[in-house]
Parts: sequence; structure tokens; C-alpha cells
Amino acid sequence: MTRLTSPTQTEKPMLTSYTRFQQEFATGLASAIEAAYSESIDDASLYSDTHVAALIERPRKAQFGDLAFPLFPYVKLVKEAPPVVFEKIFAKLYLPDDLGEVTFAGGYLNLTLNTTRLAKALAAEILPAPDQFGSSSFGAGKRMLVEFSSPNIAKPFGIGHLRTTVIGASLNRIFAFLGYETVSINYLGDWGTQFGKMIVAYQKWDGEKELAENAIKGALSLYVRFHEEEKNDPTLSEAARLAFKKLEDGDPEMTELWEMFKTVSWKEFERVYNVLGIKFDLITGESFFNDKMDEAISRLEKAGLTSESRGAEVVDLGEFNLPPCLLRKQDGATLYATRDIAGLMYRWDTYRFCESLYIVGSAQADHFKQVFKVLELLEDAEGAAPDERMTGKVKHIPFGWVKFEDQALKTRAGHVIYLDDVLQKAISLAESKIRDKNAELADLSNVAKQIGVGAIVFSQLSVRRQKDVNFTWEGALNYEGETGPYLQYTHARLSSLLRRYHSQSDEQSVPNYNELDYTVINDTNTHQLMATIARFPATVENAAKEYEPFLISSYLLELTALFNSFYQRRDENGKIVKILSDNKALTDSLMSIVIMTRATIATGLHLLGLEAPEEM
RNA sequence: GCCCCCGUAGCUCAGUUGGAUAGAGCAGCAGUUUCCUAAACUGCGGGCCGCAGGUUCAAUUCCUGCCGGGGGUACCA
Repeated sequence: MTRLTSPTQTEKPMLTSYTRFQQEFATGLASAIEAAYSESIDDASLYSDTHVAALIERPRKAQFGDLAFPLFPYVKLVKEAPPVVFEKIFAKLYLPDDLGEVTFAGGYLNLTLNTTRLAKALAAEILPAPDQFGSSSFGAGKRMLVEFSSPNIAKPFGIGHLRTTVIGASLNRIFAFLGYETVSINYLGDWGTQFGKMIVAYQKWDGEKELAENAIKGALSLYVRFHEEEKNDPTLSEAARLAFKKLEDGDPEMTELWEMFKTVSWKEFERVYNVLGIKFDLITGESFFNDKMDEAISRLEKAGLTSESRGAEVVDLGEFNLPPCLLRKQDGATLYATRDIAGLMYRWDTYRFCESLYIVGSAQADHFKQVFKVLELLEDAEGAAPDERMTGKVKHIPFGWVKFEDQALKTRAGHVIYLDDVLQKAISLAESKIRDKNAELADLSNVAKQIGVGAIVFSQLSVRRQKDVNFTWEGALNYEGETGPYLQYTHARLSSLLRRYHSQSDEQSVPNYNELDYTVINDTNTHQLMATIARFPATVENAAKEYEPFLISSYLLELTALFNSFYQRRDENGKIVKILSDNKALTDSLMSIVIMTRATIATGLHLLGLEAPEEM
């Protein structure tokens, strides 16, 4: 056997059970269409495998089967009624014997996969290594930078920071699961005029005393007071600007204060990251680029991109319908954009990434457009070779606001909800629930933490990125329905089943998938459950492609809902049909599905950043 | 003014390369437990898909305009 080593091979998605079924269906359909209609359809590409495969979709409802092929385009071409088109294609349709059953409904040619074949294919795909299901080597050899969280450490860690943190951590895990070498970066806001403000406030209003009791809340009250008094006292803004300028020029007193603020806040942030279970490969701050600004700016100057405008040094982006990108203020101090540009240059030189993602709120969309455009202009001007360009590889991944009780959270106005408070409340609620339901649970407090944190994390990932989410205590502390704890609960149920199965059967391991008899399974619920499991690899891939962890969240909700009704399905008398029964062939087969479902849920939860407790 | 995002059930949201009777959860109501974990399951009610045009065999989905909400729009980040 010869192994093909074409360079495109790694670009192809892994061949999963699901994609294989699609291919077989498409191939069969393509030849059937050709046989039936090659006379009346001139364009041969309309019955090519790839064209047909692209048309195949998933039916809206399970009753229509597993795969659907819309006949409308052909109906229009040959000017025949849909049922006629169906009959003609169906007459020429030869699919592998065991692929499934074809039906016609509503203008679609539908395929319901053969349950036994579906089950066998899945078992062969998953059971040998359940943990690996859905993973791939697609990203092998590619380096992916994911910058997220990036809090401004002059401010408290509020729930406003939750989304970037949770979305970024999830994307990082997803890409790693797909074989990428990921570098998670926390780019701390540890520089800028805000520190000038803090320093002024600290010196003016006895900050030492203010911070002594509770550093974080003390710092916040200084910050809030500054913004309140600034409204009536313009000299404060000027003082802050000056303080920051002194800091930037290396003034020892300013530097000492700045270090102190940094240490105090970072301690608090680190604690919260630990609770969330998030680690970074690289923690840097804007200040890291202080000594790299001049070089970045002079590179832009040499390329002839800079100009002077109203006393500031800028890159004019008027022809791209963007405001000018400011590099230096009138007083010579640099800005956010300058640091991001220097940062990108540095990252490109250091990492040569295949992609670099910025998980930052959509309010900063224009900022990133500017920065990326400046770099594009620079690479154009320097005549960089195509593979030496970072343009197109750097991406802003935007997301909507977190609002509280329908109001925007404004740190400056002191309107803050501490993430830590939220997490602690969620955890103690989980704890009291466990005491109600499963008081003897070993490791109770650790499981409570997993569930409480899971509830909060999941709440941020159960809506598409671009939408604003409205934080309410009621919503965050609801553990029923479409929530993180619901997913975790289902996982715990599955784990419990597995424990019982092992305790009553001789073998401690997974059933041998070659010997399983799936012909004993014929109900639609189980079929649907398996068809849904089969979609997991494609779901992970889509989540990566769209930078959208939500796709995994909604998939998991669908999967767990199906499992829970599978688990509680009833016979004619309304009695629950148990999975573990005296019928060994049936039990083994059902348990193989339990094992596959459990592994999929555990992996999915992990990719979202939730723990999967075995008991709760 | 210009640019971007959002508008779907009472509430929170799915529905995204345009396709079948627009779906979930919460809340409400009615059931299910001699316990394979009821943080669950089953059923019921609930919709001018913001409005008006256009493209199409087909529009919640694409285009245009309008209305409503949010954000951005050079020395904050």
C-alpha cells in the first residue's frame, strides 16, 4: 500500500463516520442524477460528486431522517414536478446496501441511516479511544496565538471581563484539541493615562489608608472619585496626564507607585483565574513594549506612512474610511494603538504564527481595523513577501457587552459587579444544592466549585458572541434547563451508569465493539442520539472555523437532552425502560452508546472550560 | 452626520453557504419517582420572525429604505 503524501492532504478534514456517510450518499446521488438526467442537463458539473455533496444538508426535523438532498434546483432545470424528479432519480439510485433508507418528503430526497451501520461505525470510531473523539491533527505544525482576558489592572475584575476570559480560554482549548500549537496570552493593561489618574488620586486623597483595608475596593473608590471630581476640576486631568508622562520618562517615585498598583491588583486577578481554572502561556503587559515603541514608530516613518496632524504623529487612514491612527500625542507620549502595533511586530518576529487572535469587545472594532490597516500598509511599503506578511493572519474576534439588569457596567461610575462575588455566590448555591440532594458526596466542596463555576462560565458561552448578554442574579444562579449544571448533571448520571455496569459485569473495561449486536436497537430516540454523537467532530471544527464556542454549547444541550430522554424512555405502560437489564446483548450495546455519549459530553465540557464531575 | 452590531413566544435565546409545519429553555398549567442521580422526563397553552418594498421556484435568512436599542467616530483603553 502506498501512502499518499500530497501537500494538500493535511488540509483535508478527518474522515469521520459522518463525513463518510455523506460521501457515500453524494456519490450515489451524483451517478443517479447523471443516469436520469444527463440528456436534459447540459452542465455536467451539476451532477458531480462535489456539487451534490455541497447541497446535502441536515433535515430540520428528525422525522425526515439524517441527511437531506433538496430536489428544487433540479426541479427547476428539468421543469418536472418534485415527485416525478424524485421517482426518476430514485429509480437509478444505488447506495451501499446498508447505508440506509431513502424517502421523499416536501421536495427533499431524505436518507435515514441504517441504525446498525451507524452504531457500528461510531463504535469503531470512538470506543478504541473515547477521549480522542473529535480531535484531529488538522492544526499540526500551525501556531495559533490567542490573546484574551487582557484586563486593565488599574480596575477591578468585574463581570464585564468574563466574556473575553471565557471565550478566549475556550477557543484556546478548541484549537489545541485540533492539533494547533496554541499560545494563550494575557496582555495586561498595565500602562497608560489611567495609571496617571490612579497616582494622582492616591497622592491627593490618602491612598495609603484607602488601600490598607481592601486594596482592590480601595483602588476602585480612588478611581471612581477621580472621575467624579474630574468633571468639576479640569486640572485633575492635566495632573494625571503629567503623572503618566513622568512615569513614562522613568521617574522613580512614579515607578514605585505604579509597581505597587500592579502587584496589588495582579494578586487579585490571579486568584480569580485559579478559580476559573485558566492558565496562560504568556503574561505580558503594555509596559513590556515601552522600549520597543521608538523602533516601531521609526519603521513606520521610514516606510513613509506617518504624518503630523494637530501636533500629533499619525498614520492617515482617510482613504480607507477610518480615523487616523495616532502614534504619539502632542506631548510625545504613546497610545494604545502604538503599543498594539509594536506588540504585533514583536509577536510576528517571535512566533511566526499562522494566526493571531484578539478576543476583545466589539466596541474596539475600529481600533483593530486601524492597527491592522497600518500593518498592511507597512508590509506593502516594505515589499514583504507573501509568506512573510502577517496581514490576513491577525484577527479581531469581537463580542457583545455584558450588561447588568439591562444597564451597561461603567467602572468609572463605580458600577461594578465583582466576578469573585459572583463566583462565590454560585459556588455556595451549588454547595447547598448538593447538601439537599447528595449530602454524603465525597469531595463535596470541590464538586460545588466545579458546578458553581460551570454555571457562570456556561452562561457566557450559551449565546452567540456578537450578542450582548444581560447578567442577572436569577439567571446566573439558575441550575435548571439549558445550563452548565444541567450538562454536568447528565455527565454525572452517565458516569453513575458506567460504575454500575462495571460493578455488575465481569469486565471492567469497554465492551468489545466488534462483538456488539446493534440489531437489538431499533427505536428512533436511540438512533437520533447516535446520529447526534456522530456530528461532534464537525461541530468542533465549525466552532474553530467561526471562532464560536457557542456552537459547542448548543450542541451539548442537544446531545444531553437526547440522552436524558433516552435514559428515561418509557414502554407502553409508561414504565421506564432501563438501560441495565438482564439482556446482556442489549445492555452491552446500550452501554457502548452510554460510553460514547459520556466521552463526548466530557470532551465538550472540557473544550468550553467546564469540569465534568463524576458525581454530584 | 458617517460607520458597525442587534431587533424572532411574557422573559432569555436557537434557527448563519436562502429550502420542509419557525424551535428550545425559563416562567405558567397538568402528569411521571417501590429510587440505573427528579439539577431529570412527558404533555399543554403561547408567534404580523421590528415595519415597508425588492430579488427568487422559495426570504426569519440576501438587497434597499424606515423605525427602535446599543456601540464607535484623533490625542482614554
